[in-house]
Amino acid sequence: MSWLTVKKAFSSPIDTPVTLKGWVRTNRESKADGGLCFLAISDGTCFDPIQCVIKGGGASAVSNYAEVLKLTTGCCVEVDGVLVQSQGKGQSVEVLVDAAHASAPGQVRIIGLVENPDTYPVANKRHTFEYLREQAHLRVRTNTFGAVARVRHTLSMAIHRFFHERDFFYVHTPIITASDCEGAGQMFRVSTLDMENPPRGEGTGHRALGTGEGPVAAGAAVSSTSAQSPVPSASSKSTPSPIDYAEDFFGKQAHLTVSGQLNGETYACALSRIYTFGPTFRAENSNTSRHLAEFWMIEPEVAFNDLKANALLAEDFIKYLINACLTERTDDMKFFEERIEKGLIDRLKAVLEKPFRHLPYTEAISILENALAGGHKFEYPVKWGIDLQSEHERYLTEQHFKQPVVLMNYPKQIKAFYMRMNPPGTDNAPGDTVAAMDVLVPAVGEIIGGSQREERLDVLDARIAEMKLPAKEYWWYRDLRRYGTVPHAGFGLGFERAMMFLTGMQNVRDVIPFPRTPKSAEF
RNA sequence: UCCCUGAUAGCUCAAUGGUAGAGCGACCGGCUGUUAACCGGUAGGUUCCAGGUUCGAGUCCUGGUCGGGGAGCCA
Repeated sequence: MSWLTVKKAFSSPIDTPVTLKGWVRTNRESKADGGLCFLAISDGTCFDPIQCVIKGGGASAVSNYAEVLKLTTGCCVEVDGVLVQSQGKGQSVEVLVDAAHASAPGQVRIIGLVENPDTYPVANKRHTFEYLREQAHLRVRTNTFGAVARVRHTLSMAIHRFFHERDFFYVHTPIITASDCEGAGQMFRVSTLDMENPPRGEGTGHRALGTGEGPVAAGAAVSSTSAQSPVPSASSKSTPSPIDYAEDFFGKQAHLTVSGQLNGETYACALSRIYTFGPTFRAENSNTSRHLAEFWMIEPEVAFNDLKANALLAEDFIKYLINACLTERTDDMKFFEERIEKGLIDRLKAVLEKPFRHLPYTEAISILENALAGGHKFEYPVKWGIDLQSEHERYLTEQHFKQPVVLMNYPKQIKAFYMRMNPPGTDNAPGDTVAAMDVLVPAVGEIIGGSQREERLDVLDARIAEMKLPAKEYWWYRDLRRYGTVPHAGFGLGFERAMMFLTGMQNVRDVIPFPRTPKSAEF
């Protein structure tokens, strides 16, 4: 008898002798036929467990039938049997485990018992997601988290396939960066220095602490903040002398990456089409259902693309991912539809049907102002030049358009230095705009942020100066504009946000195996 | 970080300042080709932590810790 996965067993012909290996989901006993035991077994290869019907009477009885009756949810077993048409309702095929079967004598080998069924954390009953987060090592044995894990895999594969099919190259951008210029928020320090007794002195690797600590303007923080130390500087009271980072592993300060974009741009400026797909780290004290300290991000970058092409790529991408999930994981998606979000599948199919709505920021402001005039209440003011609040984005994508919206051409003062300056008068905006875009989707909000990059050296330099960024740090980024510069564009897709969008799961901590959030890094 | 809210049985939740309860799960038994089963029974508690008020605190007060929702930041 050959070992088959449950998935494989479901697609094998009747009468196939099989060996199955997995974990018990449920165990039911019946007195019929001299004694029967229904063991539902899952090995995680597909949504449904397979039902094993174990004989307990006469010559057909498996030798350890008494022990089999005591198996509880979570026990690990191997079962020999034969695939048969089910006599019961609820499943079409099942595994008959009959010790007296001529060609496939049945047997149950007990591999691992659950030592105390009363305290088994994922007993066969309804659990809250909050509780299961505390049992992250076992929650993947549940329907929901098994489905999440399989969809997560499918989505990962689809992402690589999408880009590979379009001649993109997958680039491994660094996880550790000693670059101060990634500028996407607070970073985790990477250091081998003795934190309790660091070397001190005026080393060459020292960077003045506190530069730009308080961003000039709140709105500018998003784009202009250089790498800030999340570790409080010891500068407040009795500072002996600054820490000498020249002594540190890299000879200067280093952090975990907050974005692979700048590195990605260098490869796009040689390979034309590239993407990154890797972990990203933000040391921000964000406590929401949409933020993680460690998350995965996909960042394509394309030479010769403008903002419009960028937006179309993002749209193709999202639609491709929806198709992949719907066609490759019908079992799990059906579960999400039935138990997590009613209407999920229709919602996703609706996204496929029409082009995304492209909307200049300036026009979005008008729509929001009209809504205000029409009596709609917003907590935060609406005015050209402000960054849109969650409630504004939600109004646009959930109420006004009821579909994904690509917002474009934002005021330059609320966006990053590397975004391309638009010609004056673009969209009849009352101020300068840059070629930025955000893709907003119902329920999740911002799922993609991207832009056309500034390829003109003089304009880029002016922006760096204007935002008081350390120009020296950007020497290699500037080189791209000095040696064969090219218009290019790209975006970042938050992988976990895509997961939420595709599964209907409402908390980002439930779509990643082991979530890292402030005050939480168990497992 | 801010606002709101919560922490009691393995889980989800009750309990006027006065003997700690239910449902689910677990266990035992009955019934059944069972499958969100059903019927009967049993066990299961340092009420998050540290102080305080009180004759008496799960309950009131102070301070923590952690969870959840929302906001900001962003993906």
